Amino acid sequence: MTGRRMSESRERVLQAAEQLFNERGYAAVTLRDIADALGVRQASLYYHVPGGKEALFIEVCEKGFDRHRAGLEEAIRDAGPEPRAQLRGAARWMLSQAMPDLGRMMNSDMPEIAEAHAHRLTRIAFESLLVPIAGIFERAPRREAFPARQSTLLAGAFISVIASVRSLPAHFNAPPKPDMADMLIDVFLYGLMPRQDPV
Amino acid sequence: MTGRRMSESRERVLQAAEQLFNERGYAAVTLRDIADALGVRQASLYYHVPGGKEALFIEVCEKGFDRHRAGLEEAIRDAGPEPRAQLRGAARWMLSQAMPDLGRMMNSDMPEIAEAHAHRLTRIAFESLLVPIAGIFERAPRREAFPARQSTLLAGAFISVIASVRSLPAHFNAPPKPDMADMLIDVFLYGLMPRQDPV
DNA sequence: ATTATCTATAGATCTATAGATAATGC
DNA sequence: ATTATCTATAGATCTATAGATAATGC
Repeated sequence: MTGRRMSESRERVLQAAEQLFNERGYAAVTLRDIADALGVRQASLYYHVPGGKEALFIEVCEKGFDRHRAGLEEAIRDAGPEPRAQLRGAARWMLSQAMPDLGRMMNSDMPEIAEAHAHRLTRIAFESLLVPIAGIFERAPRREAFPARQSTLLAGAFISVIASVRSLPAHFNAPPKPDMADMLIDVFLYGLMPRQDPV
Repeated sequence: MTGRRMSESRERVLQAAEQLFNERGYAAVTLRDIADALGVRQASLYYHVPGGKEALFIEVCEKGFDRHRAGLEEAIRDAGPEPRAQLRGAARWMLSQAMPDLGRMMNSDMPEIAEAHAHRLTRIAFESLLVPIAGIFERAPRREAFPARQSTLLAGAFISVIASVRSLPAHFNAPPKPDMADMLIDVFLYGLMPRQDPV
């Protein structure tokens, strides 16, 4: 059934749409932008995606989140038991992929689509991105200073930080991104300050 | 001159625009949205902002960045010499304000406006948000493990983290935000892991 | 006279639909 | 016959302009 609907050209439409939606968000991307990226007329998209722009966006998001969940879980599993290695694996995955900007998605994209779909996508985003990464923090040893269950918040912060590694340097400076991610992971785990400084 | 152009109703237009642009971004906000928020007709906005949507956005961003620079510098100055207090002050300021999402602004909003303006706003964003916060990291003692000049990157990461404190919990869970910011600041400074773990 | 709104509308852009056309696979 | 495009266009929405209207301040 999935095989049935999925011609190669349809796949290309989804890929171009994913790239553009992830880059600029739902409202800023027109169907014409997607068609232009494919060298095709805007109306031709409707052959592959009869549901139109909103349905295209939703399908692209759902497939993307599924892929990210699988990719993150695999990257974390393959990294072994160390939290640092697991975070590095997760960061490598995120930097290798066209990732949605969670903040923009929640604040800008979700209000543009039907509420029921927005709720569902929000839930999937939570389960696909935040849950796997929160797991790393849950399994990691913690300094007693931190009250237990903040893993989801930590996961959100971590994802934001990696997203900033992706987007900010492009406009400001430009060292290699995996190195920056690794450094920020060490900040997360070991802190910036010298050891003798107690909290 | 500034006094001349600035009636109270014009100020209200700028405020409504700032709120909406910060919340949803340039493309997702229409002039009608802004007019509706003010209980006014869309065309009436042009009396106060003859330059139209793009000029309105640019003015709102410029004024916002000026205010943020002043607010951040004051918050940091008033916080005394401790990096932790300075970061908390900066976080308090950011959470008290309608702040632009830097990632969305760079990736979504900037491509929508004329290139010259985009470059200028990018520069102002850098100087108003990243520079003051990078200063905190520059003045803070550092573990020898971290190679010197990453202050700008750290500032970008910090801003993203505080932005995630603002936006993510609204859609997922909901402890008080200043507490979450304080906890994440301690993660930044002292790390999550127990002391005995060397980097 | 100036200030601050309004109505009406032109022009551009965007989503979506209808129907034609060409190529491919039986 | 099916697949994948195209042209043409309707309808909606959005930005922006023109000109009318009402209220306020001299």
